[in-house]
Amino acid sequence: MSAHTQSRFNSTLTSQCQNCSLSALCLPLALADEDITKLDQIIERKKPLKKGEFLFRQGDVFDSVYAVRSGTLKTFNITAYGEEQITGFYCPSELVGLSGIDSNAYPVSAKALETTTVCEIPFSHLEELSSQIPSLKHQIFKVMSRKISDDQQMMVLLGKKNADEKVASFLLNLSNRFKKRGYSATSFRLSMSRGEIGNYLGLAVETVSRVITRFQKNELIHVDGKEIEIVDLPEMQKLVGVASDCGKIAHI
Amino acid sequence: MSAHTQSRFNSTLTSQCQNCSLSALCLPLALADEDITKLDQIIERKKPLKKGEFLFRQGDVFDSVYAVRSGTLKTFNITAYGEEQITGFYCPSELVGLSGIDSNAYPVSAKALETTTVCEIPFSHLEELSSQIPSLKHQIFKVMSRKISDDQQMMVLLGKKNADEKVASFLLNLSNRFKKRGYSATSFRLSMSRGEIGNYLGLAVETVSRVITRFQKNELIHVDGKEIEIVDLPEMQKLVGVASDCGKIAHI
DNA sequence: CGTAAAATTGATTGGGATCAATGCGTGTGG
DNA sequence: CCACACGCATTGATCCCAATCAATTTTACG
Repeated sequence: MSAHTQSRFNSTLTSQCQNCSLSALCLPLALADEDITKLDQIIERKKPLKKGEFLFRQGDVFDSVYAVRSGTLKTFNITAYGEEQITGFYCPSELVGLSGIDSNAYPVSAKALETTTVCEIPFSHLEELSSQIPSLKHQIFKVMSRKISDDQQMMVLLGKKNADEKVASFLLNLSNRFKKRGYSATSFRLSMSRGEIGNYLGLAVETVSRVITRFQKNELIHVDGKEIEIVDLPEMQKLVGVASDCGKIAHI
Repeated sequence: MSAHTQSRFNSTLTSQCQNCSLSALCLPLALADEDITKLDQIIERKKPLKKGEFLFRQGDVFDSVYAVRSGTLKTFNITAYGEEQITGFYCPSELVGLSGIDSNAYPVSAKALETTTVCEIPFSHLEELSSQIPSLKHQIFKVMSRKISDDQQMMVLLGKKNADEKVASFLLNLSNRFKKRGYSATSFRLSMSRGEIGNYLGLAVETVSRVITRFQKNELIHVDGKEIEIVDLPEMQKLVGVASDCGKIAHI
């Protein structure tokens, strides 16, 4: 194995994969201690990004994937006319940048929605290491495969769901992600604006606002600015998926 | 390397990766001959699927990815109420099944739109082999990465584009795929029905039909049932992407 | 052929976009 | 500390694109 990466930023940062609370999530491995150490050695902890700063830009040469440690990122395309199209939000433990492998350039930009820290994982090192640790390679396949099936769910949402279902799906999706990393599934803060939610879901800002207001009136959620509390989780879950189709489908 | 797979169906099928015209596409490798031979040995050529037959079903245990050799497949989800949601169409040289790695089960069903032949690539063998051939591993990463960025383009299409742009994007996407495998980019046959196109694009059948009719009237394409000829490729390309936003954006 | 599925075409409706105005919170400089 | 401005969010009014409903026509197939 090649030498310890000299340029690491974390001489003062104590964090390491061994004692990182996210390690079971970002690459959920059953690795031997020595393997974790190897993995740990290729990872660089970067200086925090402030709100609005870029992690990488569309077109940049691909060299690393990044695991979010704290904060939130969004990824987006810029169309030929400068319009922004958000393709994803990334919470702690989630990997961003995987779509850059194919073309050797990032096909999207990644920007911090709030102060955000990431672990940089140089891909060439990761790939090399994955040759030595078959379970690591399998995990990378799994993470990418998961991303593909998640994105396909998103395609279903965009193609088939109405505004209520889109917003409900979005909130429940966030809820599940917070829950998985040990936070409350019913009470959390939205780090993105209504405009960004609308952009992501294919809805106008006004529609997002109206749906959220209506959900609150119907006592499905409680909202205070960016703070969200899901009051009636079962009803929200019923709303997601096929709710609006029940009538149509029932008579088939 | 482990033994030659005994259960192969291709004792009578002459096709092998070495002389398969698609080999440069399905896993575009620069492999040494002996590596190609190894890859060839794990691949099983399956009996052709007839129209309407399943390659695998949503929920089946994941064991293989498949390269389409001839014909076309669609993948789709079935919602809780039995509604079908098409998530992709697969032409020759394309790999299907990659989304099953994560959960060890296929999250979608795959069905033949016409008589279709595939190469079955048992994933455990592929993974094992990829440990021995780093460039193979890299290619698998690339194929998955490509799928992720393609799906994200599809998300943009579904979320932001109007009916004209969706249909034009769809036709140009097919055009590019045919071109890549050496067929005409301007003249081809749609193996899917209007209904399936609409399902995939998040449009009603009637809308698909109307858009296609209008494109024909405007001499962008010529249509005869399932036969499509793209007459004005530049105009179609202009239509895709941001065409309808030009006015809105221009005055910013 | 004859029948069913697929495709087309027309009429009407409706969900969400757009336009417009106002409210709210936050940071900034006088 | 307040006044102001600016971005973000909400709310209302109107409009339009595509869905839906409905009726044929065309194609595929046993």
